[in-house]
Amino acid sequence: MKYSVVIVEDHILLSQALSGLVNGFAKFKILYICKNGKELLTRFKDPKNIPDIVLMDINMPIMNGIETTAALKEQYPQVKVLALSVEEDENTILKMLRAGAKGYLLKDTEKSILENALIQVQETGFYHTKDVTNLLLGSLNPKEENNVVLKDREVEFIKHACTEKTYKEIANDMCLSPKTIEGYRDSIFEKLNLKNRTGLVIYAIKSKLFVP
Amino acid sequence: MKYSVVIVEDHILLSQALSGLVNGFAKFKILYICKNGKELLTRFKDPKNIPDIVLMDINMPIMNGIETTAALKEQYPQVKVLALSVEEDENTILKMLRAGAKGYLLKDTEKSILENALIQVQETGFYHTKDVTNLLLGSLNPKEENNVVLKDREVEFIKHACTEKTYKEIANDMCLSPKTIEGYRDSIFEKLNLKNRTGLVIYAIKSKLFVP
DNA sequence: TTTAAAAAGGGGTAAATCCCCCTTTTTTTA
DNA sequence: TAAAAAAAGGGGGATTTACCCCTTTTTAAA
Repeated sequence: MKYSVVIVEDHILLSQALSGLVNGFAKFKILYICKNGKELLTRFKDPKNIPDIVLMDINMPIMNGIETTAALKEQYPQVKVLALSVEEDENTILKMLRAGAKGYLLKDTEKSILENALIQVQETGFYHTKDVTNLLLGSLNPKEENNVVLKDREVEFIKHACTEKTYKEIANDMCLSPKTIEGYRDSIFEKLNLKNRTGLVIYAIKSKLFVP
Repeated sequence: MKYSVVIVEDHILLSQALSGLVNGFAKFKILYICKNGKELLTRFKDPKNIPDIVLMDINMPIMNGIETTAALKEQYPQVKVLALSVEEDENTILKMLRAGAKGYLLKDTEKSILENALIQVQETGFYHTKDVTNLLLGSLNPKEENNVVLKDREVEFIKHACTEKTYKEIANDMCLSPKTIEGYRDSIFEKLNLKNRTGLVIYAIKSKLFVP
């Protein structure tokens, strides 16, 4: 009996190609393919559709890999999630692992490594490369953390700040006084340790608050 | 006799998976896989390694799809290039087509469409979806074009401008007078129709001059 | 229900940015 | 080689931004 695998990935060509790859492995077969997390959760309502392993992309529209993994951990803890991504950003990897992923694979890997990872996840419950293990160790000592909490209003302001508008114009758009806006800016600068608006824009883009 | 296809793609998992897909098509077989354009050109030195079709990713390190396609058009015009990308940015598509690609496929497509595209490219010399055709038609009337040429010095300045440095500091780092830097800025603003540094940062990131 | 905190708004100032318009030197190119 | 274009440098002023420190109102918590 083969273990069942579901692929959640928005790029159809990749998911179909991956599907072929996995079906070629001795111990695994693809149950079905989803384009995003929402679709997956809908499918799961039928117990027949619950696989042993979910191969999950991180960047997806509608419901991304992190949210979806967290939801699975909550509702279907027996399902093992193997994250699959081009993303090598430390924070994203950590978020994914915290959300409950059992392993993290870069898309830039050999198919034999994928097979190995699937076997390990199924048999031992987790799979981690040396890199990710080091990352985990490094994250144990909390050091300087970005546990900064941005308020909704501030996040909205940041999005406006990523345009050519002046603060006055932003204030106008958000129906606030320019001075309030400057207050937002100042407190954000302080929280995030930024020097100026350029730094804010870079931060917003890095943290995906704003997509250029 | 099957037509030969070479895949140029930096994500190994995707290229291996694609490879399996294409080998499953009746009329095509994969000759080999490359991780970037440079590797491809090296391989081409042996005439045995020259395929009918190259399936080319656009975003690659070392030598990207556009440069590579241009080089192939120059040196091996008989090889047909089919571009493959997640990129849906109009300008990139146009650049790729101008460089000589015979078709443009999104990674977000069915495998049957890939097979179809390969067949059409091989038999008729090109494959274009309705979207791309419309884009081509649209680009005929030159309208407002971004044929702006940025000088080396200006590009270097832009990279510095994507940090928290002031212009004075940038001038210092580039061993130029602050006034020269302001001159760069002003001429860039004019050429690119920007209003302020924020706009410049967004432009730099969009056009990949700066990667956050 | 008092107390404390966020949230919203503000004043003043120094620095940075933007936007003109201008000269000298170097490099192209016709 | 003369003319033109590009690169480097600059002056002055208006605007915007950044950074203090301060008040009122609203919201949450003890």
